[in-house]
Amino acid sequence: MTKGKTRPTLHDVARLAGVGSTTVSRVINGGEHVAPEMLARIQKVMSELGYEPNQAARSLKNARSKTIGLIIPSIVDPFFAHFASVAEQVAREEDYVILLLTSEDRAEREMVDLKILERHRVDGLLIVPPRIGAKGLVEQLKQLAVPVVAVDRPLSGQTYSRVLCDNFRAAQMAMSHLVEHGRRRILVLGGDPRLYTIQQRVEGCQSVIASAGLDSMIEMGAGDYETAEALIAKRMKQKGGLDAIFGLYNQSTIRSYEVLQNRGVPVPEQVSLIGFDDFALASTLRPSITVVNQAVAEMASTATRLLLNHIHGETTSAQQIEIAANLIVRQSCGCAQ
Amino acid sequence: MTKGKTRPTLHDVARLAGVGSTTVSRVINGGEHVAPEMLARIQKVMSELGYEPNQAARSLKNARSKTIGLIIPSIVDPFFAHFASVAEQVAREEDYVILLLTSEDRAEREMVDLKILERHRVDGLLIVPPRIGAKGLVEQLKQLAVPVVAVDRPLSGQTYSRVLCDNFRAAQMAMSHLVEHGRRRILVLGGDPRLYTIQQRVEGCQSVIASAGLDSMIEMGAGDYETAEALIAKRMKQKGGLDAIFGLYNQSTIRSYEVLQNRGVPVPEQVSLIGFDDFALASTLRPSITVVNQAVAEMASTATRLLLNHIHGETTSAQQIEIAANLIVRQSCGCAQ
DNA sequence: CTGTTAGCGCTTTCAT
DNA sequence: ATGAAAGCGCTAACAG
Repeated sequence: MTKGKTRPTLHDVARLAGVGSTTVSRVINGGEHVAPEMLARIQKVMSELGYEPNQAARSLKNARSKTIGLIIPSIVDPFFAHFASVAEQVAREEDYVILLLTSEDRAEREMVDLKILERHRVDGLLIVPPRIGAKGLVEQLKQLAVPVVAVDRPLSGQTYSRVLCDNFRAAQMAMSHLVEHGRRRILVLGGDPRLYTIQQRVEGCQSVIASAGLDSMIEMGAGDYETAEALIAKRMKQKGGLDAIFGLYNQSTIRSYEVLQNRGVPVPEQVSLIGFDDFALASTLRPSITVVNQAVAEMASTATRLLLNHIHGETTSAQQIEIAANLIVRQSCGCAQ
Repeated sequence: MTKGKTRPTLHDVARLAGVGSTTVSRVINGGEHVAPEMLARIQKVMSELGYEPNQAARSLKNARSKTIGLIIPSIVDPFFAHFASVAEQVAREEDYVILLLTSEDRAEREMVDLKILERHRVDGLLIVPPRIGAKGLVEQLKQLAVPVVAVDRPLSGQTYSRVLCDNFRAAQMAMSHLVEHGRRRILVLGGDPRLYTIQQRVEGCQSVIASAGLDSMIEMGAGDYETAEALIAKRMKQKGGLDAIFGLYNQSTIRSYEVLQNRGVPVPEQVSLIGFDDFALASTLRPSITVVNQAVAEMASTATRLLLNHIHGETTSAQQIEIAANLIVRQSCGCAQ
């Protein structure tokens, strides 16, 4: 393990260049008010020495760590992975680095995460809060004392900026689309009812159910095959049966798809299917799956830029931004054959 | 944006507790050699103040940032996402935090990434190197002067530890399995031939082809549908046709699956299919896909622990670890119906 | 345009 | 068992 001797410091550079440390400091901070030849000389010494400023020292002095914390439930979930990816790109444009912490949607974990970020004195925080009303969380956030942007799900109160998907409209969009296909027996399936996103989606569904005068068929929590199977079977046996399914999140969509396939139900001829959230193989499956697609990249860049603005003091009031979703029409809804 | 006043320092704690700063320092470092009552008193003050030590100051003093860098091609790729997830878990067990940087497999990006990590004085680095021979990279790594563990693909030379999948054997395993099913016209499909992993897999295939006396049918780069379609069509038209496909990476497996499906080729009756790397819907597709599964979690925890050992000076020589893959048997190979 | 100097918050001898 | 003081590498007045 290559153990270099101690790394060169700013003073080393100064000494070798025969100048004061202030001048070197000026150079690494943009080189204002430094004579051109001097600048060149110093830069030469810096690269010869392989000098890189010590961020710890700068943080201590500037009270800015050039890091932002990112707390997400899981990095394995494609939605959050995509989010993290874009956030990282945007952050690095301004020389910020991401401290990644996953919470697994567990409050205790999140508490620990926050302590860690506190110690590292992150300049700001992007967080996907677990539950809505998390009391202790907001407390601790206050203590963190840095700008915070809540993503995907809001934090209670209007203290913090939030960047959300317009789940309500997105759900309406999907339901309306099914209605336009003449579907009236639409099973809305799945999701953790404690999640804000799911609640919003359900409300969106209900609004369409009400205005179109449909029978309300909403079932929660169909993440595993057996549950989905049971729920779908139950509804199919009812009088009137079923002519469409709207999966409220990836897992329920995929499970529904499997169930329909295994029961030999022709999709979309007999039952239409639309899912919430795009996923890698949605276009590969036969029939391909029509989905409501959240603009993840836009959410991520918006949230990150907003956070950076807060950090720079350019935006001081809490913003509330909703990003619209769009429908990706494929075969399972009945549009194509 | 909750703007707290400046955060309490160790001195604040000391003053309020009426003790010297050394004692407080002892407390946050485990509380050795501190009288029990004193310890309790100080801890009380700390929690009242909401004190958290400033990592920047500690880094400066200890020459340890408690951060490790993670450079991966992309966090959106499920394989790397899973890797990052496990690495984060393991790192946090020892109070280390992950600085996440994505390289997109571009060498320039990687150079910049390294400079960033240098500034932040990471204590160690987990890296998935882009190309094998990357000259400048190794140079810069030397300058980083911290322990490095290469993952998934090796770095040239034996300076750095590496944790790899045993791609050679894994490929052999898949090929042998197909041979056991009586398949002899096996198309090996896809992948970037410049990648170490792909090269190893190809060699594994070749060894089985040679020992089993099969016709060699190896085609590179089938990440898009059209290419896969063309390559498969070509082989099917040849005399002898095709009785199996081994996809060397996710994309080529999925594309092959699509092509077979669209051409109405019965899988596995006429053509068997095995893929390299498991993926989310491999078990959902009909037929479900048999795959060679890399032990990502094991690779990640092994690599991270090894890195931590290097950091702690417990392991000083470069290790070379290969982790075995396993076959997940599903329907597409012909085992089940 | 350039240098001197005093800390930022913490750890660490070395005394006591 | 506890404290005083020096210094980690950098920046920001303030002089010159």
